[in-house]
Amino acid sequence: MSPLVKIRSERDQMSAVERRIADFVLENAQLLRDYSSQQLANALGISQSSVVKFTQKLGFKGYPDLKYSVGEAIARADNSDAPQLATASDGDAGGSTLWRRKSEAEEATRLINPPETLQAVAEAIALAGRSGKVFIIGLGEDDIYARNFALRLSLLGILTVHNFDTARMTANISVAGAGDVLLVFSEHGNHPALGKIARYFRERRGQVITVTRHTANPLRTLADLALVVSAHDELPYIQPLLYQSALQHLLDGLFVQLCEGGDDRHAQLLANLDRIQLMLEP
Amino acid sequence: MSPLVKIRSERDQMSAVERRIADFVLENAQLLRDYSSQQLANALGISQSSVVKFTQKLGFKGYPDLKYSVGEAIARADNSDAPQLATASDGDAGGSTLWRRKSEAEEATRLINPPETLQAVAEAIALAGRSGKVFIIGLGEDDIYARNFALRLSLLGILTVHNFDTARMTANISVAGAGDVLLVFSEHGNHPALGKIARYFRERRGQVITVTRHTANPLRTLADLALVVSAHDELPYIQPLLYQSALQHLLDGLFVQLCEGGDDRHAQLLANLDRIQLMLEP
DNA sequence: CAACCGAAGCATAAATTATTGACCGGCATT
DNA sequence: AATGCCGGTCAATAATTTATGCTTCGGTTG
Repeated sequence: MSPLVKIRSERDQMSAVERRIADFVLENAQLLRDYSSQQLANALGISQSSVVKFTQKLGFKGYPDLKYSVGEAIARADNSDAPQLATASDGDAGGSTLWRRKSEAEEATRLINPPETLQAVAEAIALAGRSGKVFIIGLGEDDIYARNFALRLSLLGILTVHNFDTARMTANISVAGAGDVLLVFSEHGNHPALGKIARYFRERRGQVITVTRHTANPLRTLADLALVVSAHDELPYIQPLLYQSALQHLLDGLFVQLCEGGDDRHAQLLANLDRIQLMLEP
Repeated sequence: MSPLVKIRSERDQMSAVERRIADFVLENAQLLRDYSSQQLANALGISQSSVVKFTQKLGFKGYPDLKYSVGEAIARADNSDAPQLATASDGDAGGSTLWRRKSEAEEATRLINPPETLQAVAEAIALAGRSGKVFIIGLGEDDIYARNFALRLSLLGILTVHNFDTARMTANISVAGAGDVLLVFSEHGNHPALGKIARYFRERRGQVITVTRHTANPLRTLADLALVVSAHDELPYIQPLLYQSALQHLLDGLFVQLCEGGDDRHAQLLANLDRIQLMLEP
């Protein structure tokens, strides 16, 4: 039970001095943090031993114990009241706001991608990893995330072909077949060349997975499986940050799912991580 | 700020004994309630004074202050995590946990980089953007973020030279001079070639900014300004995700600061964004 | 190799907390 | 009304806990 509730409930059966202590604690609980039993006694003009006896009567081990408990109680209470206040009066200009916006974008993105889809994508990639190839492409800023994800898949022992120009990718794809997977990253999903590549890949009976904004876009209509990202902001220099965070988060989730998908991919990953560690820190 | 997050974030630059204290506190935070500094010391087989000094180094008034703060943190966590546990078990297995871990890493990273440093870095880059060049290098996975940041600086109209191999970068740097800035990305900060480049750059009177893990590492000692990243997880496939999230968050914050730094960089950015938009969606 | 720096422990001072015993006033019993 | 009991309070002090000064030791720098 909260120490404050307990104090209040017993207040009526207390002696005069005890009641004064009780009142002080109830009204200035937050000050208690910086008060020793002696200081509290001074503040009330009573003896320190009275304070200690007071705490013991209430069932606490002693003064520090009461103090600690009151601290917990305040923390619990502050926790449900203060956040609204804190976010409203956030002095810390951009940093914390940015953080909140990113969280929102990430959460929104998590919500619009059904677990089944994620599961299906993970399985498709895993399958391609066992018996085929994974092709990955992204242009411009999208390339950065394509590159990153490609690297991670490689670490899992999945054969990955990464390109950042359409010509090479077209050439590479000519060896694709059933059981292979193409991952296309395109924020707006309306780059004609990517559309052509996706179509070509489908003709060769490969599975197309797109990662785009959550809009109706040409690329997405070509997909066997479509992952989507949600991120919006009025400020033009903020929006890309949100998009990238949300995208990254989506990919992170996918990656974790792959890692935890059993198999011996886990072991493979560890081995690869170790090997890389050695390479980078000679 | 949560004392536990703070402890975790500084864990890396602690001595052996301090790290043992940190680990104990992180893992047995609830037990702390019944431990005096002496008991804690006994439990770890170290001296009581080490415990007290540990708390003071972290910025607490003393051991009781730490204890009280940890108590608050636990109370807060118990209060909002229990409800979250319910949401976590509604199907979305790993996603929500991952999200929380990422948030923690981002928060810890925000805490260990003083606003002054961030400000100074932003100004250094802005200055170099007006009258000099910004060199950026990162190897392996670090390259991904180096590349991303380089792209963003370009959008702001800042002349940026990005490389992902040491040979080219060395060559490029030979034209560097005072007023230029070198940004080095290196998670562990102990790649000899990067150290050489940084030293060489300093000789040419340029300003070196490093971005590394929050550890004592050779590269960091060469920096005029050092940004640091905190991210930890036992799972080897999670930790990189956290590192990258935290790093990205740090860079996002920096970028926003640059965007909001006045000047006409803002206008420049808008123009560039438009132009790129046209290029990518013909 | 000397000088230095920081980390850790020991011893001890300082502080905080808990207990003891004395005193006082109210109140019931004689 | 006197006596004895009892809860409450406090000052003094014991016990515990925390903080600090000093020393040593291992590693680093010049």
